Parts: sequence; structure tokens; C-alpha cells
Amino acid sequence: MPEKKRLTKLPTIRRMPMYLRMLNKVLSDGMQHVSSNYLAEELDLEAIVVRKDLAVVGILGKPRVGFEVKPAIEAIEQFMNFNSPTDAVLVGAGHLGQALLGYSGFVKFGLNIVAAFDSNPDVIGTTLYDKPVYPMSEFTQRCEVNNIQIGILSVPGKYAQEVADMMVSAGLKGIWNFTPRKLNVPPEVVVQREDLAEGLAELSVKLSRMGQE
Amino acid sequence: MPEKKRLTKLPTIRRMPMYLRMLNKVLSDGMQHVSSNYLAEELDLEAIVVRKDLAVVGILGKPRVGFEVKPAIEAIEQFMNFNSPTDAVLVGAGHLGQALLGYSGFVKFGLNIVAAFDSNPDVIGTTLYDKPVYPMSEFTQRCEVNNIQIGILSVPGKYAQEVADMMVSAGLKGIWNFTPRKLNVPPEVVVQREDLAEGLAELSVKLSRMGQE
DNA sequence: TTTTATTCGATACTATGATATCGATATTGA
DNA sequence: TCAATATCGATATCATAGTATCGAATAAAA
Repeated sequence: MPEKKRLTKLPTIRRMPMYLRMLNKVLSDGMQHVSSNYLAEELDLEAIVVRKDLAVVGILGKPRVGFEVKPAIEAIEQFMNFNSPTDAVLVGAGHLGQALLGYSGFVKFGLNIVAAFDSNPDVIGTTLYDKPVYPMSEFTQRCEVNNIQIGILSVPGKYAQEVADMMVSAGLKGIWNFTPRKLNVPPEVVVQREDLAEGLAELSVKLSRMGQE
Repeated sequence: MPEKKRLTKLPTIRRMPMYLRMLNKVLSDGMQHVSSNYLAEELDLEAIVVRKDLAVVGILGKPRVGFEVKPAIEAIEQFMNFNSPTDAVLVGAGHLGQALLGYSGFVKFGLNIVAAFDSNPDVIGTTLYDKPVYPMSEFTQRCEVNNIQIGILSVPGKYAQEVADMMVSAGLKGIWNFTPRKLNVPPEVVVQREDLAEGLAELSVKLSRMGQE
């Protein structure tokens, strides 16, 4: 039996949504082929990076012609599991939570948010962007019944671990963590941290470097 | 004259907000010293990474004791320009825009959002989280008068370039771009892309790997 | 006072990711 | 039909980031 542990580098994976967006745009523009050069130009990358990334998902280009757009899209979707959407719930329908609920673009990347949970009586029972908002007391039961895979965590930091524990015991497999807290979860549960301050820090330093060059 | 181009690695810079948060927590817990080991444990890092990162901002620990918390905080804030806040404006007060306006945490990382701009008459003239919302027609003038440095771009993708152009001509030095579009700007303007789909892609792949190991 | 344990920094090493080079191939146009 | 050119993939190289090892320093304990 061959090695099953497939190791694709992380930066490549993180670029896939970019490629997918651009390829769909290119397709809707009526182009059937596209060169790595063109993609690189449009996405601010190097052509060689594009070619290597596309090779990872199993598609090769033809000399002088480039890549077939439609197969490329399908290969990426397949590779990333984007066309078999995963059900998710969101906990914490505050500002950020609502922004995430309202962003319809995630479906294209395989994420299907089916409901939100909150502790605020004002929003419980309402729907936000077509998603029902339930009280926390119903969390476990609803997640189990609907076999929810992913939890989006957008509560205030002080409740982060508490809610994460609930997510784990409700059988969720992954947590998309928008709080700036480390979560203690069993090793089989995947946590994806999201911290806007990181990008801000990067911007800040780049700006101050600009000044002195 | 010595080399002025200071190269600090990006991952280090992106970790600074984490350190700052944790050091402040540690300080408010009354601790005066903290070991790299402790920080690493709390932040899911390796101790050696913590030590090297702190060395970058110019603070060294003492054997057997660790790092002095207060000087460490000050060193990071100094290094990152966090205590001389930069004025910013936000364009596009939709769901995401409002979430960003409502997040008070950015001030600690040197970002001071002073106003928002939008084209929607329903929000123009109101205040959102204490920030006034102005019409786009006033953008250039207000930015110039107040010497705004950073623009936060959270409009629908189709308007991204157009607004970016306005930002450039209003003299902004950096753009924090939350749209999934590449922006064409002159080289002296810094663009920081923020794409939530990247994190989602990473989560998605990690999850699917979990299944088969 | 001496020993022990902890934590540090410096150096060296490893892994990962990006880039440069180059020959091969297919389409276009002469 | 044949030459020119754009584009590809493979291989090798380089840059960046993370990790391991080890001696030195300091505080606490004996």
C-alpha cells in the first residue's frame, strides 16, 4: 500500500480560491484556454507558481495554448472538495457573525452555513440572511440531528473555550475560530484561526518601511 | 552609510499582535516576568520561536527568570508603531464594513478609524459605532484635510478598483483590501489583501485529510 | 557556600516554499 | 512544409522560516 499521507503545501492550498475565482471570470468572458502567464499577471503572482499549483491539482497545460479553463475549474473543485458542500453552524451573531452570515460567497468554496446560535434574546427566533437563529440551549441537539461538520466561532473571547467545548461534544470536526483565543480541543478536531490583527500588523510594518527607503 | 533596508521576517511580524495580547493578559494577572515556555504553551508555538521573535524587537530574557513583561510590551508597541495610531477611513459600510467599524480592538494595534464612506443614502449622515458616515462625494476632500493614511476597502468587488483609485489620489499610503480583487496602484502605495476564503480553504483541506489518516 | 534546575542565546541544521534555467512541444505564419 | 515563437514541465538552485543542540547564566535549594 502506497503512502497515503498526501502533503500539499499550504500556500498552494490557500491560493486555490483565487484561481477558482479568476478561472470562473475567465470562463464567463468566453475564454476556453488561459496561460499561466495571464493568470499570474491578473493575480500578482509568478507564472511558475501558477503552473506548479495547477500541477498539484492534477491538471497540465499545453505548450503554446495554456490550460483548459473548464477542466481546471473542475479539478480544483474536486481537489478541494468544493462541490460537496459541508454543513456549518455559526455561534455568535454579533457584528462579525452577521457579516459572515451575510457573505454568500462561501458556498462556492464548499461551506454551507445552515443556522446561527446566539444568547441574545433579541435575535433568537429571527432569521439573518435567511439563516435561522436559535438559542444556545438547542445547540447540541440541532448539530447532532443535522450532522453538522464545521462550527464558526465568532463570540466574544471570554466565551470562546466554553463554546468550543460544546462544539466538540456535539461532534463537530472543525472549528473556524474568529476569536483571538487559543482553543483546547482534542487532536482529531481541526481548528482554523483567523486573526485580522495579523494582516493589520503586516500592513503597519510595510507602511513604516516605505517611509525610510 | 549602513544598509537601511531592515528585513524582519513576515511571520514574526504577524505574530506580534498575539504576543501583545498575551503579555497584556499576563500583566493584568499581576505577573512581572514570563518565560518563553509559558508564552509558547499559551499561544501554541515553540518556545524557541517566541525567543527569536522577542529578540527581533530588541528584548532579551534572563536565564531562569524569563522576560520582563512591561518592557516587552513597550518594545513590541514601539517596534510596531502601535502607540502612535494611524488615522484610517473605511469605504463600504455593508455587513463586513460595519463589523470592522464595530471592532474596537484595532486601536491597540495602532489603527484609528475616524470615519466611514458609503453610497447608500440610508446610512449616509448616520453614525455607526460612533463613526460618522459620509457620502463618497466628500471622500477626497475629507481625507486630504485630515491627512488620512490608511483606507479600508470593503465595497463589493466591482467597485474595488474605482475606490482604490480615489484612495490613491486622495493621498492615502496604504489600503487594507477586503475585496477579492487585485488592485492596480502605484508602487509607493501598500496594499494588504485580506481573503477569508484562504483560511476556509485551509480548514477544508485539513478536514478532508483528517478523515483518511 | 555549593549544587541543582531552569531558562536563556548562539550556532548549526532542516524543511518548506519560491525562483531560475533549459530543453521539449505545439501552434502560428511564412 | 518549415521556421519562429509562445508556453509548458522538469530539474536545480536559492531564500525564508522553523527546529535542534549545547554551553552559559542565574536563581533557588541544599
